[in-house]
Amino acid sequence: MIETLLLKLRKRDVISAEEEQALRDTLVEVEDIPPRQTILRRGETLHRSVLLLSGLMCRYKDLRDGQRQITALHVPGDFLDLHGFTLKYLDHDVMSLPASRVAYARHDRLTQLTEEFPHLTRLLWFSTNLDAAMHREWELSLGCRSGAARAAHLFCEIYTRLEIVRQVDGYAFTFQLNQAELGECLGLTVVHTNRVLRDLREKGLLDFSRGLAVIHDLERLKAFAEFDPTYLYLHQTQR
Amino acid sequence: MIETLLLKLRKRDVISAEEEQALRDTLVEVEDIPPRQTILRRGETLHRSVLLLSGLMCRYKDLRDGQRQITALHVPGDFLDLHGFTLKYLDHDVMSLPASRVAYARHDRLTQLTEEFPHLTRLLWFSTNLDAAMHREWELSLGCRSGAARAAHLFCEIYTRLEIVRQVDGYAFTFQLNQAELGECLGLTVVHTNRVLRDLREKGLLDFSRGLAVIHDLERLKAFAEFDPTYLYLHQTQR
DNA sequence: CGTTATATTGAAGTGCGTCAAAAAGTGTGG
DNA sequence: CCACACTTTTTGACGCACTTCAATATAACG
Repeated sequence: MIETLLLKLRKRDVISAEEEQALRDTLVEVEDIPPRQTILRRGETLHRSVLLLSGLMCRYKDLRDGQRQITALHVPGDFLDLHGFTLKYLDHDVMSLPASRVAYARHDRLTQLTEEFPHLTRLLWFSTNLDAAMHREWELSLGCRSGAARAAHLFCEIYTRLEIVRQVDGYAFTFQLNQAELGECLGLTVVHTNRVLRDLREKGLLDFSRGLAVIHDLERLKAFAEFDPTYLYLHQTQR
Repeated sequence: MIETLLLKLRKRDVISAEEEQALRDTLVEVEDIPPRQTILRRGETLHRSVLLLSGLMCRYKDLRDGQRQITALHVPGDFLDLHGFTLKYLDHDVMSLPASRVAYARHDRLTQLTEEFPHLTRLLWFSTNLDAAMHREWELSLGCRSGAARAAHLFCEIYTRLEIVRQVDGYAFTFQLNQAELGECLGLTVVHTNRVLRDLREKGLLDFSRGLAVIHDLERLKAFAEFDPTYLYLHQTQR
């Protein structure tokens, strides 16, 4: 059940059998979430954190006029709100994109983990720091990259993250959000998102349509996006 | 010496005498940093984390053409790279803006803290999650807010953060970066940053010149920026 | 007092937004 | 299998926030 989480963590550090069992004992309750459903709202008091098992989910913030910024995308194996364990409430909402499946970890149980498993605690802490590193890369994209480069960069990131949890098929992967939602990740309107996707297609880099992405030239896509995966911390280290 | 750190943490939770002493014993070595000096570079292996005692520092990422995005600003009491404790190296550089003073916490000592002080560990974890919350708000700014609203929002944030560590004088505070660097926070060119500052001045909201910010109408500034401090987690809670 | 960094303004260009409409795809019931 | 409604994608025309380039003014500094 938590195999994707283990794949993600073991890509970065060694997890002992006891730690694995502690995680398994923590993530017991499972739930299915219908598409486009906001499951957590900013300000709500939290008593558990949510692990994504399958599907695709996002965190977003919005302004009064309805403009919305998706601040993070989550693939299977990601916690959606592990930061909520120490923050106690969120500063953003959390929403499903396609139908998704999640598992819950109660905060009292996580507190217990921090008392009994310091190394596992550091690894969970690492996982929230990895989220922050992705936020920083998105800040760089939003602040400095062109719309097309921003889109290209996002596809590189998602491809890399999905590969870790074995959710890619060669250079193709399902990525079930529409162009409006993709635009909300990129800080672009739907109209411009559509033009940017046409650009990437015409450049022979990438095809994205109706929830399926196919990368045609990964090296050129990476070069165009200036994608450098340093920020994804893909090497195994003792933490 | 670590008074600003204690002010910042005690704003969010209770710290016991033992925890305070453990922190004091951790942060011993102090160093002065000259202005505009990059003290940490991406990819370098880290063995200690850096606490800002006085001054102003930033983290930044850049693209090949030299375009730079400042992804975070740090005021006294902030760790510049506590996330580096679990990440082991950084995905960004860290630089001083004016001359600043820092203190160091060795990672082996931090590891020891995680073994002996679970609650303090959760509080340090919280502190990195707070950084991530600020990243998210900056993503919202960069993706959705106009240049002027972005600038206004940043001044609200810095004012609020400086107030916690008692570094404001009424509605005035020193904020020692130039317009080029401010632009690098906002994803704007120097030229446009200058125009945006003139706008805010002419609207009677704020005056910023040569490292000194004076807010003329905080309520209207907040309204204009849609500043909602939820993301700064200003309430004391048991973590 | 000269030299350099920083701030300011003007004019012109562009990437992306806005508005509007059409085309294509998807789902449902008959 | 088609009819219909609805969502999503795509295209066109036009406008604007911000950039670029260039020059000048002002402050900071040894």
